[in-house]
Amino acid sequence: MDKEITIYDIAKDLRISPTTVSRALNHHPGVNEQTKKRIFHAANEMGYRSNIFASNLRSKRTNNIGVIVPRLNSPFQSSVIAGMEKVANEAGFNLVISQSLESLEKEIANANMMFNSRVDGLLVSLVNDPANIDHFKPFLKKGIPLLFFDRIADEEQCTGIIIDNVQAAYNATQHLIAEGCKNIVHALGNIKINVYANRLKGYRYALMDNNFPFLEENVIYSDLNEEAGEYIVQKILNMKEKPDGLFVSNDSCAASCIKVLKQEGIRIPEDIAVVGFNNDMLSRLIEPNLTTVNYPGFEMGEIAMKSLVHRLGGLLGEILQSANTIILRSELIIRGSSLKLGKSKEKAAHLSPGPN
Amino acid sequence: MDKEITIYDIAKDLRISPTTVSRALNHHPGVNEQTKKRIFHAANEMGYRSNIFASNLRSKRTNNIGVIVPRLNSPFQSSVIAGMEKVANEAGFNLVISQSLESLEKEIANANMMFNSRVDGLLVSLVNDPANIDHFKPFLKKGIPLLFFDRIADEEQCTGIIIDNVQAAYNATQHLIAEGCKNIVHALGNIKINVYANRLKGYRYALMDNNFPFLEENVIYSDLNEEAGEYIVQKILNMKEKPDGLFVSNDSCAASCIKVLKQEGIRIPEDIAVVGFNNDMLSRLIEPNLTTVNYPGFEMGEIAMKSLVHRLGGLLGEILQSANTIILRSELIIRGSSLKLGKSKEKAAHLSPGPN
DNA sequence: ATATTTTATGAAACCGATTGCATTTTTATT
DNA sequence: AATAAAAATGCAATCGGTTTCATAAAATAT
Repeated sequence: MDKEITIYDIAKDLRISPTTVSRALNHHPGVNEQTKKRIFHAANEMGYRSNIFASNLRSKRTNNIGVIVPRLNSPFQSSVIAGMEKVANEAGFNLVISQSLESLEKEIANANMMFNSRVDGLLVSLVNDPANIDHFKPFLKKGIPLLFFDRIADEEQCTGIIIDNVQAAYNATQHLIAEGCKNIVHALGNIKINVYANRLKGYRYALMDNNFPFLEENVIYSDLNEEAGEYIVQKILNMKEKPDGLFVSNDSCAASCIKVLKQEGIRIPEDIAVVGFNNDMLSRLIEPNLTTVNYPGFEMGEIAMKSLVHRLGGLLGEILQSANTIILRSELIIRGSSLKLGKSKEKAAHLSPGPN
Repeated sequence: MDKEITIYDIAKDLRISPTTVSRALNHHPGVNEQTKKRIFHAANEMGYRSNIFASNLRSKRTNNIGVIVPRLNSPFQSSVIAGMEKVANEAGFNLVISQSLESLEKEIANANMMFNSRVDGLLVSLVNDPANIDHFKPFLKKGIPLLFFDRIADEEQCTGIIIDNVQAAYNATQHLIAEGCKNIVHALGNIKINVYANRLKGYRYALMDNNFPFLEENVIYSDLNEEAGEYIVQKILNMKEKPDGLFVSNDSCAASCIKVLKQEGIRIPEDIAVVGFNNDMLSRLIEPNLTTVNYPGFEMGEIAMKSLVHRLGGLLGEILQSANTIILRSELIIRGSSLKLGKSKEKAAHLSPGPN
């Protein structure tokens, strides 16, 4: 039971060559059906398992796909990964996952680790500096497929999978305006990240289109975590001109803001209407229910992985042409937190078109 | 730029043997410091990267650690994974992750995949049948370290990492009783899973110790997801004897219950006091804030991985003896949702002792 | 019956790092 | 200076599939 069985053992047993055994096990055409059956039978009998090390060494493939995300324990990102895992698993790939913890240094270390462990492809959501992606250059040089999702780089050579953040933020802001908000604050994260930069753009465009002034002091930067709620609300309370609308670029932070605002005796949405981003479970459970942008993480993970697997020549039901940018549909989900006017039925406004 | 550099190329270049090159690159003692420097310099210069395939083949190690969880997109489980990743990364291991999606069939497929891809160790949170773990036997036979966490198997040979679910549930129930609840309902998941079985035990013991009857009809089974809230509340509403306490084995479901209960005009905690489990972010944001058991997922991930890495002989600061079961500290965090009596200051009651 | 094509199998090199054992070089000891 | 001990390096086998090229066997064509 101890010694590993090799194709040589099988070969010796059946008095044939290891070559034939190897071919049979890999379903090469041109191996006699009879022989093949005998080989499979013997392999089973003897408890053979392929040695992927040897196989990898020769074939130069790992069947491993790398994923680097900023944080594994975030509702959005873990959904993306769940979607990726599902597709990868079905296609026979393993997922090697690491997190950069919002540190460029770690992202670099992880990228190197992935490169050295020779993943067949890599999926990345960047930390915070889309300009600084030299550490991914080795992949491009070697022709290893590299895909970005959510937080992408503006790199010609690789596909990026995103939603239309400008449009989504535009609609969110537009909605607040339609609800009668005159002075809207936007809370967002690191502006270097495309996601936040584009949402700021959308917010700005919506203001412009409604002849509202864009005020630098109405833009609050933070890392949008649970604790940031305190900070954001504090900033709001210190404003001369009290805002009546708040667009937060992340649900958990929006929820946290709502909590603190309510503690301060501010009514939602009467005094301040709030819109979040992501459509986390949370948004459906807090009170009032949070108006938010539905950002389909699981689906994004699926699409990203499908696209990668396809490029790796894996078998896949549907065919995806390799686009430079894939834009997923997103939509504004209107709930209580923003309904200043008649609390009409909750409704959903569809935004950007499907993948193009 | 195309051809891969091997240690042979370096050796030829420096007119030494591949053996020395290999040893130098692996920091073997007994290679002259000078030589080592020259080798590293040349390796850098020539753009060498180690071929892990060859290395794996010879050393029979992958430096990959497998993780199988029921769901990647769950707040608790993604926290555990985040903790694992942190430790694994520091110790130089890669994480190969897959999800069983609560299906035994998938768990088996994943286990086989992990076995065939020759992970050096495996961390598992079981699907739903701790008795049916034959698919992990190959690991035991080969002596590949196998650890269970959260949802463990009662398998002598492998370490399990858990919290004291009986005690935690006991304290939660005891707390409800102390707050004056006379009729407490417990909502839980699949009873085959140790986690839920033990919490039910704790609930039951607490009732017994207070001379309360244990009523089978007060135990509600579901899969504890967001939608289950509706189902559970419906069951509660249909009860002849209306309960005044509810202990849900999971925060998101507890939050969902609270939402539906409030929609039905039932006041929390006045009419029904609610306690959850996990201490997800959610529990701090819903209203009223949810009393819950702090289940330190991230820490559990760290400990589990440390224990595994230690067993694999990896370098590690602290030394962990290999216990059969590691029990983590957990605690009841009391918040508004259960304070029927004077809404005294929020307080925390410590439970089980630290790891033993 | 012979030539030709097709099908099936095998021999041996190869992928690139690792390692037990042997050898050479250097340093320390008497 | 001779000998012993320690340090540094090298040889060659090994890990176990994969693949190229050659060869044998069977099937088809002439």
